[in-house]
Amino acid sequence: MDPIGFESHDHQGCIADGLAQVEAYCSDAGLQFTPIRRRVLEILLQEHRALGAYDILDRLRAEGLGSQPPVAYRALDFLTKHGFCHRIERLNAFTACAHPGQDHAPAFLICRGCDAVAEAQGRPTEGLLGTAARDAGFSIERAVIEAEGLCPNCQTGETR
Amino acid sequence: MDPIGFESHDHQGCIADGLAQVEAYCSDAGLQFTPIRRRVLEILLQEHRALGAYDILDRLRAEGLGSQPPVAYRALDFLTKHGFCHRIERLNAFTACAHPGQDHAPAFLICRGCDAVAEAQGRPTEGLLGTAARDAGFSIERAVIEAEGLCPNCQTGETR
DNA sequence: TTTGGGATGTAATAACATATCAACCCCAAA
DNA sequence: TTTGGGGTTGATATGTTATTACATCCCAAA
Repeated sequence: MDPIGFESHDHQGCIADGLAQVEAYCSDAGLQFTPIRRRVLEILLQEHRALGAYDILDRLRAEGLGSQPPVAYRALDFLTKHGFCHRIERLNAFTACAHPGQDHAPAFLICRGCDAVAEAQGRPTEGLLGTAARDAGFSIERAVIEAEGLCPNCQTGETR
Repeated sequence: MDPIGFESHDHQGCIADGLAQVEAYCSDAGLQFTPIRRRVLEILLQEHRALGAYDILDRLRAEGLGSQPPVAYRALDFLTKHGFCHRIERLNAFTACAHPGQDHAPAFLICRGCDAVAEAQGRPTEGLLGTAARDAGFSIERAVIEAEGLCPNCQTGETR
């Protein structure tokens, strides 16, 4: 699985790997990787793009796995809290983590053409932001870094 | 007015200056700086922190300047579009611009203690994010950069 | 067997945002 | 002077995202 996610790849394998990694992690950490949580992660891995909570809820509902918003939000909270998926603030949506189990500070490249989301590494305390924060005496605890633009595929044949 | 906004400062002057700058800009550019738009900007400048659209709407309503959501959202759209205020994605809220009229790529430092927001300069195409984007063939058009943490005032006597 | 924590079921509501159409004002072209 | 268009505002309704609150279930430890 490539860290930058716009290339074509073995998607079935990528889904299976992602699930297996999280399963192993939960098993080690004594976390309950329940059917709902598993299915939500699987949906996110399958789509390989950011989905809204209600998109996910619609699918769960169709499968009889839950029909009310808290069902989706609880699963997403669990996945987010443990780093198995990330919330994309700009989109009010969620995407599967490309590096589950690793402690990391993600940054995102969001394609406005196809809604694909690639995950890159952030380093909030480096660079201009870190310098500005230090100058101001501000201590950064978390950073949202989300770039919007066009992925390679959508740049060719750009119409908008 | 300091670019990093946690220091105490001449707040009355900062409000007056902000309004005057935007007034002049609109006058030059042939934009209508109407009473509602002016008042919304003034509210944001007064608060010096991010406010939700409904917070602003409540105040407009109390003053008889409009009572329905579109009134607030239209004014905020106008201010945002012309760079007089910024939307903070992480908070679904808005804050007055610290550098109105200048073309800039803002980054924000958001204090979770007092909700103050300071504006720093972003450079999305530099640093790690830019490198990752170039490597992936991704063209960045806009970047959301929002750091959360504690401002100097809230670090002393931190309770949470 | 009871008790307590974590997970889920369900209803209701809060919070954030937009679509649509009518009314109004100003100004400039006919 | 009238007419028409652009831009702004008024108002109703609705769409979308997220949370609160409380009931229930299951399982394992005491």
